[in-house]
Amino acid sequence: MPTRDAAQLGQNPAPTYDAYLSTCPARQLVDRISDKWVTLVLPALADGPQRYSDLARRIDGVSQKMLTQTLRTLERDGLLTRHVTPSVPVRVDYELTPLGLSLMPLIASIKSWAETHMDEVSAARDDYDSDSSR
Amino acid sequence: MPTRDAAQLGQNPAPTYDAYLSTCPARQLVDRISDKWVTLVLPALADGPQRYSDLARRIDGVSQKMLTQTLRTLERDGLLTRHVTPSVPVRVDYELTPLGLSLMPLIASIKSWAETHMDEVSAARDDYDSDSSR
DNA sequence: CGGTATCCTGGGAGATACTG
DNA sequence: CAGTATCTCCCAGGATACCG
Repeated sequence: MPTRDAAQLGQNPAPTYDAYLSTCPARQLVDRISDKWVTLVLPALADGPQRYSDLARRIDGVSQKMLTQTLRTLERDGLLTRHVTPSVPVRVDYELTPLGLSLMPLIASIKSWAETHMDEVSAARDDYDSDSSR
Repeated sequence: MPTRDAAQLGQNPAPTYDAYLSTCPARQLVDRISDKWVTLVLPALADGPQRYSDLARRIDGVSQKMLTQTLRTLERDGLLTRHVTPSVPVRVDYELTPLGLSLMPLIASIKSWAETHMDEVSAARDDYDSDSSR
């Protein structure tokens, strides 16, 4: 059967791609999405389309360059779309595609984990740093 | 310890930390774990303790420096432990802590997503690049 | 408003050599 | 085997200025 039965399972068997291999395209994709700004941009689009300025304001400290660059890359990879409203001044909205929507919750869980377990990580760092026998 | 009622829900309410804020410690933590090598190292430890050389072999293309650096950081953050067996030659095993074990599946899902959706991303890129009106 | 274009610098990261 | 130490280079990414 040529249909993908495995797709119904949460855990897919080894596909044609393997990120452990340095030459595999998936390795480069892992590199792209395992990115600080991606981890902030995707969850920021969870509640529907957002204007460029909204994203810039929400994601504190991001430079225009990095925000634009990140959005362009995500657009090229098919994770979000860019809608330009030719008003004056111009208005640009970004929205997750179905593909982006499939990745977003996974990324959001990482961000959420960081926020939830920050205290434990801090404690571990203090513990590590205070051990003189290291 | 204070009782965490919100912990039972999959979606926690805004905690004390907010990665959207550039000054928040969670922002820095997001930066640390949204990392190419972390995304490969954590899933590599999913099946129990692994030797340094096993990790190096499995994660194709990683340099000694980056592997060691990544492992040290993860150890300091309390995500894994380092066990030294003083044999000759020395043997070092790395193992996920409960904290690391709580993050690992989330990271593994990102890696898995990259492998599963590589074709769609490739198609999107071709589509984007072939659009001359861009 | 939502971008480019350009310059510039820190440090991320590979290569290499050495060691307990 | 599992690292550390050093050197070096490259480019990610911030700052700044300008534009449709």
